[in-house]
Amino acid sequence: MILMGERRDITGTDGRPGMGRVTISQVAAETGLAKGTVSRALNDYPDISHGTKQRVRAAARALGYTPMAHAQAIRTGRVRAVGLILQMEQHDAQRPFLADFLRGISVAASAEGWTLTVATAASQDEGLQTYRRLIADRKADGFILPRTLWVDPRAELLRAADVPFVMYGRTRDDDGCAWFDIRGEEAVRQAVLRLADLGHTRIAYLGGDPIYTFAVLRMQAFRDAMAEAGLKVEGDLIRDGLRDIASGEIAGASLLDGEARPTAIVGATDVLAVGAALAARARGLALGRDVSIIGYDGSPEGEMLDPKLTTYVVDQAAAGRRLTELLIARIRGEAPHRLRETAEAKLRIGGTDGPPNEQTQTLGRTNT
Amino acid sequence: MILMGERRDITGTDGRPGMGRVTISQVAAETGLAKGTVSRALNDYPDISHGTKQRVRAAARALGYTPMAHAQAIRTGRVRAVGLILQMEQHDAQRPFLADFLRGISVAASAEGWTLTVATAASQDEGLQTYRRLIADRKADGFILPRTLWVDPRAELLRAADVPFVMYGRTRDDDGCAWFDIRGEEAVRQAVLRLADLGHTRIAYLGGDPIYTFAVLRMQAFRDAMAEAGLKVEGDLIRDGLRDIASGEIAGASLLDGEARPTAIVGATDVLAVGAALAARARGLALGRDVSIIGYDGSPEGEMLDPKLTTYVVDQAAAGRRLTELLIARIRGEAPHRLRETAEAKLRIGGTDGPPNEQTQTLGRTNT
DNA sequence: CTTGTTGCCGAAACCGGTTTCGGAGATGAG
DNA sequence: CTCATCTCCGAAACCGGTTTCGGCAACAAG
Repeated sequence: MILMGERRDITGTDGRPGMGRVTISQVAAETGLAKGTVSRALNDYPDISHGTKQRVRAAARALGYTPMAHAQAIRTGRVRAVGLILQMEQHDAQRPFLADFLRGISVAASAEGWTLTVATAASQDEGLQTYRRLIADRKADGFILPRTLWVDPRAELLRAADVPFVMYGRTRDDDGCAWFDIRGEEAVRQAVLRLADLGHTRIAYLGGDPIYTFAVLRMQAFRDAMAEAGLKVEGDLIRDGLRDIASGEIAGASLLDGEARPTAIVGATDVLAVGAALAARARGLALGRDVSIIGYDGSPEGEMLDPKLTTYVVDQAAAGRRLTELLIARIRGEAPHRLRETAEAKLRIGGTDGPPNEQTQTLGRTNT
Repeated sequence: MILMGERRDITGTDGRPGMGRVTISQVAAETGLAKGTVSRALNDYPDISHGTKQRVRAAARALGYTPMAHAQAIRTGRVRAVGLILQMEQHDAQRPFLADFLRGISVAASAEGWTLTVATAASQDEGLQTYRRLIADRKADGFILPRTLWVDPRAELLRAADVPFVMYGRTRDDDGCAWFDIRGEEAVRQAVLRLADLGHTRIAYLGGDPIYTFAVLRMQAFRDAMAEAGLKVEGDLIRDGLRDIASGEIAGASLLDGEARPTAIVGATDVLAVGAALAARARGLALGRDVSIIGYDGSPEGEMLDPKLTTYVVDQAAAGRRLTELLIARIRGEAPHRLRETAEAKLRIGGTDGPPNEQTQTLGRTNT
């Protein structure tokens, strides 16, 4: 039985808003129920009989009814969208993973009928400004914070504004923070042990900028792992605060040109490792023989190296997916401290690591 | 003078929706005007006096009033968001540029107070499905279509649904389509002429998958440019339908191992050019001497090559920015055929091109 | 002094939903 | 048979805006 909506002709087929979209009133008319009843039925309120719910659901499906997200948002305050603000200052950083990461978020979001709102910012200040704008516009119900800082102003901001968020990475003060992270420190530890097992004793480390949590954790992990392997860490074999491939190359060069050259180098990230590899190659050193290099990330740059970079790859798509799931749970009211998880990076063996070459010391020096 | 809103206490400070947000009613109360009057004043209706408009604007700013986007959307049908759906099948493709591209879109969007809704899809079908979902949810007022196909079902879909869109790239049937594109065909032409000027006569071409418009245009441009340079195009020096770095490497290998080896190779994209470069290097051929290679895109992979790839770089951020401006204009009612533009790619000289090496033919053959 | 205009604003309807409130009818207990 | 409950739904208010409609002054024209 088809009853006409009270003013079906007005919203009809062409009044700009909606464009012939089927509204909840039409479902109400079709079923002969009141608008509010239909709404409660679709939202599974307990005061609607089972039979009615089924009838409503069937009619809604038959008519092709989809509630307009922003129409509900005005009352519920939820737009069913997760927010992501990318800060682009770290040039090389997340660039290669972005596609995978977005894919993961998108998949998890649409599985729940949510969408993803993305914005970018050139600086940290612009980033914070953008958070405020998106919150004010209510373009997202919560945020995923990529690339966590050890002291992170974004967390402060969102906590103060009482907006749900989940961090990709840990942070110093994680009170009230939900987070997900890859155990990069464990990967660094394994890298060191792996090199030690191969016979290396002089192992250098290229660290990231310590404003980032990952850099802090991995640096500590390197020191701990060296101790665990019974090796002494030489102060001059450690570099810190490196960001892009160029800085990795420079640091690598200074290590390789130094007095007591390392036989192996661990990079906190693939970019740094690749930089060091380029420096090694420029000095005529064979990767995996004269000098061993292990990275972390699993980036395409590492795969372009010849031989391929041995590295610990992180599944960015899975990370994005899980982060989104955690965020949605957070938005639905789950306590933040119950939403904290880590995952591991998996070793991908390339050709840049191997046993130390005894003759390297002299060979290299001659070449310089 | 501060008048209390009629029910300020209810929406007050903590009722979930809004969270103490300042509404238009509060601005109305503050100014002593009617709600509707304030709305018209802020939206610059002609029937509001200049003085009142100023007074309202001042009060709105003072109170920190920001209209809730989705509250307006329910009436206006506009959410002030541009949509972008990324299809991830083309693995290497847009990956490196994504960050720049997003940055461009984001900048242009937020300049107008708009935001960006992003989704991803694994296949074309999933992509179309996602368009339908975003349209149904009205999560975007219009879409940017990256990587245009020669025959593009997305355009059909959006045209049929009467949803505004702008294509990044041209297409066969651009009736009712707005678009922006980089003149890749002009870059290919210049690459050929540049190589011809250097003295090359046997120039090979690595083409992309002809389902994409860019591949069709550049292939034609290659043929035309060869004719313009007075060179004969040998059928067996042309490869087609290539997608990733591996296929470029295979195609490059087959060219270099072939009977009449080319002295120069033009790649439709950087990935293909880099693939060919790897094949050349594997054969002991010196890039820029034994074989010249020119790419197109300006991707980081090309810069990692040693020597760096000579290529035509496209400014993806600028493209994203312009596409967004065009889309917003389109949404605001501008006719699609008035929103069509191209820009040019700029040559970035690396070290992979140079005059042909006369001895290469024999040298290479010996090496094989 | 009327009679149109014109400028400017208030009131109310409306957009598409959600949520509250109350009441009709069925059911069970006394 | 009466009264209290419980089940289930309708009616209406509400969310935060936009847009239509009509009316009151002020002003110009007749």
